[in-house]
Amino acid sequence: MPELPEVETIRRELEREVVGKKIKSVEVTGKRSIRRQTPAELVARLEGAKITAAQRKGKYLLLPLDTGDVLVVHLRMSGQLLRAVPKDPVAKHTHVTISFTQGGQLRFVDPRTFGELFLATPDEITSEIEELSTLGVDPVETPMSWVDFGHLLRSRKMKLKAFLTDQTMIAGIGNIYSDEILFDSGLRFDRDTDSLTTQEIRRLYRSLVEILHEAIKYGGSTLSDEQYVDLNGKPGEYQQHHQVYDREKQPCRRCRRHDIVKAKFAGRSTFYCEVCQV
DNA sequence: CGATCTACCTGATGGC
DNA sequence: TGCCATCAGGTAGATC
Repeated sequence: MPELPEVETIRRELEREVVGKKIKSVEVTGKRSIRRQTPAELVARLEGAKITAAQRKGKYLLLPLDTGDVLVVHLRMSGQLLRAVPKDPVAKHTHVTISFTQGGQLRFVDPRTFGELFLATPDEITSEIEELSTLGVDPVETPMSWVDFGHLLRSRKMKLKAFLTDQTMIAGIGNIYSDEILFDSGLRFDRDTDSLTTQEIRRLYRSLVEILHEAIKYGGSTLSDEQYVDLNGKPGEYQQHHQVYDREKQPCRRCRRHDIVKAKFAGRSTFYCEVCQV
């Protein structure tokens, strides 16, 4: 499922593939993907516009246009952005097709239809749209010192996994990477944020940054359902490096003595090693 | 305030 | 084989 590393992988490809291109036409075939304006309004505001940059904040993709609008894309769980040419067969669940005057298309495919596209002005993004304006710091885009991270961590008492996946605290971490970060730092998901020693805070922050960068290096994680693929339909490779996620009953790669345990936390699967994480 | 649950949705999988 | 239940996960909103 797309979290920060997957979205960043797509962002880098968008930077190469669509920045500088002019939108010739837009076709909206699945109405659930356009929720914040009418499809007709979105199409009207997109056609003729040129994409000037490809940015990311947390799990949001931001494509500023030369019209002053920003095309915002959130893939949620199963959304995909795919590069295509008009003659390519149309995949099931293709909801939006953007065609460029220079040739080529960008298609939005989303089986579970949780993902969305919408247009917003920079002002709306920074002050009006709740989820975007309250988004926390993006740890890859805007690195902070571990001391600042510690202040943030102690600012509210909550369980570590809830903290890591809270988008208003840190933007971009979801279920997979929170488990991997916690394993790497040797901390349990249910530790309280106010219980960490200085050394543990440092370790957690170092793991957080390292795991995200490693995952980006390998193009993100594609699980067995193959929901995440990049712009060219290619899966990521970081799942081969997962230490705990989706490894229930398999031996821990660090201690080699205990099997990875699967638990439920806040309604989500949580994987960890009972020996290596304290 | 925090913690937990549910809705949203489709496709894959497992049990009987 | 076929049918039904369950699970997956990001986020908002409801509830305790």
